[in-house]
Amino acid sequence: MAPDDALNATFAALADPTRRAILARLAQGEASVKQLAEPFAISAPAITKHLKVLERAGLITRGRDAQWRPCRLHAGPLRQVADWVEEYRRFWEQRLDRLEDYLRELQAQEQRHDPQS
Amino acid sequence: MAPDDALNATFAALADPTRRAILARLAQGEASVKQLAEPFAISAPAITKHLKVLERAGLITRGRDAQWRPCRLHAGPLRQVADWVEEYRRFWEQRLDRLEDYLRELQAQEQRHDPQS
DNA sequence: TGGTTAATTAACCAATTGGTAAATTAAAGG
DNA sequence: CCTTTAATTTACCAATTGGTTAATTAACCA
Repeated sequence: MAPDDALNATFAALADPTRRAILARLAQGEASVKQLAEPFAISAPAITKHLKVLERAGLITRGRDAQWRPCRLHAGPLRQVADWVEEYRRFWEQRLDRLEDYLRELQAQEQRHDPQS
Repeated sequence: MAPDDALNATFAALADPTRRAILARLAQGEASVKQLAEPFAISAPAITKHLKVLERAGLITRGRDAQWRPCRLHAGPLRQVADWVEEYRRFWEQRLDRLEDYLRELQAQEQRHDPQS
């Protein structure tokens, strides 16, 4: 998979709250499809579809144990997401810096207008 | 916007390579719709739609300058993405640790089988 | 005023998505 | 062997997505 396609698939997989919840559950450890479905008000086939999306994005791997098909978290693709988003960190931090500057300036002005407070 | 919905919208917006390229371009500075469209082989209305997706996700803001509607990057929502993905860092780092362990083990075995190399 | 440029809106289309219910596969276990 | 349990496949549906072309809005400019 081209690195761009991998990011497309990973971001698309993460855009659904059910799938993010599934990943959060798998962070606690391996789970069967039924166990993963339990917290949600949706059918088993719907969960199967979500798992396929996660699997194609490489975010989970699947095993076999009798009639169960346990899922395991595979966080590898999230490293590219972290790398991608890191490129933009300076932009949101810069914004916070400017907010801090603004608040400091505001406070300084209040000091000048109301020296005894 | 509920925090969950914000993450949904942000991840969905980032799942398209055209939109990620637009953000990368805006990281260089403000740009008009025409300037943003220039690198792509798609129509102006298609760009307008992408910009609406980015705007609803809060990833860009838009101004007015005569007949131009300049776009600016607003990286704020990416902070939540960074925070979310950070929760999983230990999983992919653990994986690398295990790979390192495996490689060390492999090298140790080679040492035992072929001591003079 | 009339023409050009920038951008959006409207209407449409094909493909994808997230869901369902019903049928099927596969293994466990009395 | 038959039933139950786990999960998937199939077929379907409505809504969304990413794109198009044509028409419209809005501002500049000669």
